[in-house]
Amino acid sequence: MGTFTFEKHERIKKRKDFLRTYEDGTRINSKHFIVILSRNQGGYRRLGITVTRKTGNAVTRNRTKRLLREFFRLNKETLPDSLDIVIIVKKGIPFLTYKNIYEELETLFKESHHITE
RNA sequence: AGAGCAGGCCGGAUGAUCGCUGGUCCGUUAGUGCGGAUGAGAGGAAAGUCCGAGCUCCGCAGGGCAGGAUGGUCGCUAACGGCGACUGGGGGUGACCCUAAGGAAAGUGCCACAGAAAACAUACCGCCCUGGGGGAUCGGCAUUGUGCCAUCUCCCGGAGUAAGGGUGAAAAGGUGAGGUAAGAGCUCACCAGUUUCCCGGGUGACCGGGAAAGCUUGGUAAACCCCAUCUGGAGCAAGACCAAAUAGGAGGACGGUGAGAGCGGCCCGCUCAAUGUCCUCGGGUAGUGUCGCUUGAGGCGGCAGGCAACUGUCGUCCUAGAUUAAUGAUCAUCAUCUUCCUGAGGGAAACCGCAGGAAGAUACAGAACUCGGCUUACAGGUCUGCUCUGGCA
RNA sequence: GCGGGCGUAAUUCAGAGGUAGAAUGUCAGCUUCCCAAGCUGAACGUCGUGGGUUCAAUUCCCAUCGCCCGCU
Repeated sequence: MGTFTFEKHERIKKRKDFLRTYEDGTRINSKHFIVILSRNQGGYRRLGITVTRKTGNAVTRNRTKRLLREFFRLNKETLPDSLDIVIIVKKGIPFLTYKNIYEELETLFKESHHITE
């Protein structure tokens, strides 16, 4: 298994899982995102992304999701095990590049370390 | 050279690294799965969901009314509200563009304000003729008073007329002549229109020519409506399938009734069927399960027919199938455009093209059952044909 | 994917072919020692955008933009 992969069992898919994360998780706000962190029993780090219609048109929504997945794929080793991460994209997001997202989320997760420990 | 019209095409490229979703093959495994190899992976609009179809279910998809849609003609098409060609009308110097373009002499409604009147002119002012009454005149005649006549004028009434009348978006054919008390298509000439008929051309819309009727009839149907044609409803969230265990259940047959349902607004027609008995089968709201799900009115090229839309035929190609929803990220090189700087050059100047460098930008937008159209969005590039204006030879 | 609805003053809504209105709010004046309340007056509008029908369109028709709601 490669280090920078993004497999199916690493995704949050079911509506139930999303709702449980909203209930139990810790919320962190940033300029463009709301990140919710929650412990799970699976032994995996899992990622779920929520992008509503208010964020933009289909191209903007797809691009935002791809960039967030890319960040998870390249940086998941630095995160703790058995963690569910849900990222909600706020509305009115501008056209972002990977660098913008990397910088924003990097500082966000550094600050969050003491919360999850 | 400038300005413009119509139509078509493209809509970033290459490489490296790290990933994502299917297909095929191989290995492994009881199987799920796991590993490896290989090849595939967004658009001209994939969008809006405005039309039309295929497909599926509603037993059948039947008739009539209602409702809805369309509206020049002929053709193309599986079909269409689409497309092509043509006709009429409007716009433009022109290339060309726009056009819901049937019926207002079937009926109903509406036409504010202004105006006599907005549609049955029974019509106000005015004009003309006339009956009755009053007043005036250095007026005329007769004359004691006064009366009669003429002219002007005021009031009340009758008849004729539609020439003229501030208006208004729109005013009851226009101009001229005759005619008359005054006038009027009342009559005539020319012009405009309407209806009917005839001849010629065209499949047809319609076009060209001629004759007759004084026929002159306001606008609005994207107001109701009439006429012609089409139209059952829902939609892949349609719909179908699935191992094991138990109850609720499901299906079939018989009997039974006409409430109720299919049925979407109504009627007809058709069908099912409450409850009961017997027999047979076992599964639902499961698992965000499998199928439907991508080969199709398919694309490309040649030839033939047709003005064209399009059709026929031959060859060739297979080209996304996700379901928290794949098709991406980073780096490098190049391409295109814009701005700025530098250099040599042309020019009186504005400026023009050439070479080099820097910075920035590269649109609109993401398949979700599939096609045919329409509409809308779009950085920039490119090709073809045509028109007008100016200059030079 | 499918279906339905709404855009009018700063706000909430009327108006359905003929000069665009109501309530609340805003501003000014009167009243009061001052404020509130009350009274009087004023300002406020591309009728979401573009085109068409009509003499005339917020209203009718077509296209388009934005917003809201419902259906596994």
